[in-house]
Amino acid sequence: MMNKNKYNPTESELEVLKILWTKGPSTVQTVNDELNKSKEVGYTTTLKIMQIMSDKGLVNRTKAGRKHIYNALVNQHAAQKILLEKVLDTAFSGSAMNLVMHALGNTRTSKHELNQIKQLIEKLEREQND
Amino acid sequence: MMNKNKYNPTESELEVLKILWTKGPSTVQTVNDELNKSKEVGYTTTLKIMQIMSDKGLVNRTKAGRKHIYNALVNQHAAQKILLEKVLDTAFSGSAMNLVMHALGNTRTSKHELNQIKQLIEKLEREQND
DNA sequence: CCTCAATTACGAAACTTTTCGTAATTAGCT
DNA sequence: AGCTAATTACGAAAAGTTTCGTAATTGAGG
Repeated sequence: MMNKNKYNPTESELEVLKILWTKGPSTVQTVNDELNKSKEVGYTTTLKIMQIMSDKGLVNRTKAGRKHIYNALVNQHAAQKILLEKVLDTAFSGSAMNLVMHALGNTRTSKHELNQIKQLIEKLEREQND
Repeated sequence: MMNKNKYNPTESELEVLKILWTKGPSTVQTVNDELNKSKEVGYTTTLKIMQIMSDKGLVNRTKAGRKHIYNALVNQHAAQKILLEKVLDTAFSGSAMNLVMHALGNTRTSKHELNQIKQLIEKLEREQND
């Protein structure tokens, strides 16, 4: 029931985190360039957001020459878990099955991947008895 | 890649939608009572949010006596799809498998449900060839 | 048809997020 | 050391969200 999660990254913050997760520690410049591949956003806007994230403890930064190198402090897996729980709770009324069915139904998933999921399911089935 | 989704319900709006989805067309009173089961929120606050949702076209309303009956205009399945896509894109880099593994790994899912998912997977496997 | 309790409308305050202009600082180069 | 381009800091405006007090409206019962 409760939803007392620590992180509540905003939309913009999540976009930045996503970039830091995939590209690793980066400068504002790098992040801004990456953001601009999908939408126009000013350098100082990105800078500000990353500074705020630093204040909030979502990232840390170290000086390297005149630049700052930003690093995600939020673990990607933890964030995935939290975001998933949120969607699960608000949109799918807590039904993981429902969510999984949706996810599989709406995206193309390769046979290999389907097989991996099936193996996980079989493992889960072996581990429980209800 | 693109993310040009029509709906961007806020946190509060999603909570209201969730209630309308499960309880069907409802008055502000009903929704507010329901909200207050999990958090304290004033009547006029709920009213205002629902009025804004009406302005945005997320719900419509019809007069019934002195009350208004609010009805979700956002289809639950459509919303689920959009929210899922968003999480999928931002947190799981688009990998449905990854998301599914997380979802199944972190929640308790009954054997019956696991079986249903397995059947879907087998159906999907039959339908494709890669 | 009058009253009153319930409901809705209005508006504004507090807060957060997003955006960016401009000033200050910094490191690299000559 | 001094200049310049890059970078960061500062601050504030604009937009959106959340909250709620108070006024206006409404319908049901007497």
